[in-house]
Amino acid sequence: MAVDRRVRRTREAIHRALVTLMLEKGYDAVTVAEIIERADIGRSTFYTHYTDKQHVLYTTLDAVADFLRAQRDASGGRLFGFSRALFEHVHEQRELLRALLGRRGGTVVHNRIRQVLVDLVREDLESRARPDAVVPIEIAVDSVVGSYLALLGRWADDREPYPPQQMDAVFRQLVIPGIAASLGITAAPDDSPSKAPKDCSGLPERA
Amino acid sequence: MAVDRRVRRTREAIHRALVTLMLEKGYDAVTVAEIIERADIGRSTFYTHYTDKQHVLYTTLDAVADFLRAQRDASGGRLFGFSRALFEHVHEQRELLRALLGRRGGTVVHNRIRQVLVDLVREDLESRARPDAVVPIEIAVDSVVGSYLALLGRWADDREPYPPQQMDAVFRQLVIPGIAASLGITAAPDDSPSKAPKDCSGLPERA
DNA sequence: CCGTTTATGAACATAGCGTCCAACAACGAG
DNA sequence: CTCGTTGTTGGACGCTATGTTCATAAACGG
Repeated sequence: MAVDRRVRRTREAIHRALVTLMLEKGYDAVTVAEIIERADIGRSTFYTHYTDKQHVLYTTLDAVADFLRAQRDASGGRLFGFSRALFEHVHEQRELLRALLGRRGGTVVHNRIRQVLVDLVREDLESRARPDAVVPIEIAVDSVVGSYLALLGRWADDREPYPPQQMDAVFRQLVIPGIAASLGITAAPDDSPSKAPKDCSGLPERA
Repeated sequence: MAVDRRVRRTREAIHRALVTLMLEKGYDAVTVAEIIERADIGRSTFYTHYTDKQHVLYTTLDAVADFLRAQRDASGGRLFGFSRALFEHVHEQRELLRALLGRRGGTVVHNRIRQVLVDLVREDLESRARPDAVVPIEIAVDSVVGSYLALLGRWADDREPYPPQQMDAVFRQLVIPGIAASLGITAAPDDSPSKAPKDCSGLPERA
């Protein structure tokens, strides 16, 4: 038997309220009172479902994390296989992910997302790095994720954003040479084992 | 005539209180009441000097920003000339900068520092990028700063950190190849116009 | 239809913020 | 040293937000 319809309705409403409010004022500035008002529910109702504003957020983020793991597993071992999928996902669910990844996100949000990405990237790199690598993997991972999050954040806030596969290409172009040089990995920026014949060279002309 | 001694004493105390508290609990968790208690001053005294917890923070950050600009100007045009100086500065003023750059920093802190670095890096890259660069400068800047901040943050929190020049070398190793490929810049990772004969190849063996 | 689960709203206790003010103390210029 | 100026103090106040509690009413679904 599925969850009580009232429960679903309530949680959905709270979830939506937080996301839209985050888009308007940023996570930190959102108050529980506002969430309640926007979701049009009673105060006590909120606290029977969640302990916190943060609790609501984490629930939302867990869903995103699951999605990313699934993408990683479905990307057939390509280096940074999550990347393009994530750019595309942001493109589709722009509203939600702009709230999470953009500048209005807040420390809690970013740290959590960072952690998810760090795990993904570490597994990616561990399986490829040469034993005589010049740079410790942990450090390389931080660098990659830092760069990725910066690109994603800017892109999420961008009003006339590049198409996802172009952002993915830019990311690879910027990051993979350094990783290759530092970890002794051979993969080229346009590394693509199975599909993607040539179109992923869709790099921008200029700014 | 200099500032009234009482004023100096008070501001100093507040400043120190915030930094030590940030190290203990992180910026977000610090309350004005705690600052007051730690600084051992009256509540109203705090508000005659600062409007906010954030106001105190910004004052501190402005000092750091000034330092970075000075370093940039003194680094004689080397690509990412601020980098080594900043790593070294963090090394010396570890306490202060760990509070600012480490994971306990908080969004406000990181955004402000990010802005400073973005300005520095943009100037660095603008003067070098080829007109036919494959990636827009703004995007490259974000990527570099994202990577740099990630390294700096991890390093600031690290208990047995690498020496500064080694971190600087790692950063260059990781970032410069991608930048070179994307912007058509010629500089090698160990780019060094004047000094630094060969010792900057001080890269780590392994993790 | 009826027992069970949710939703509700109002009341309450608590914490932090920022302001105000009148009394007091420290400063430093002359 | 004196005195006008400036800074400090602490406590009271109003406000916003948080999280809890409870009795009542409504919605659920088997």
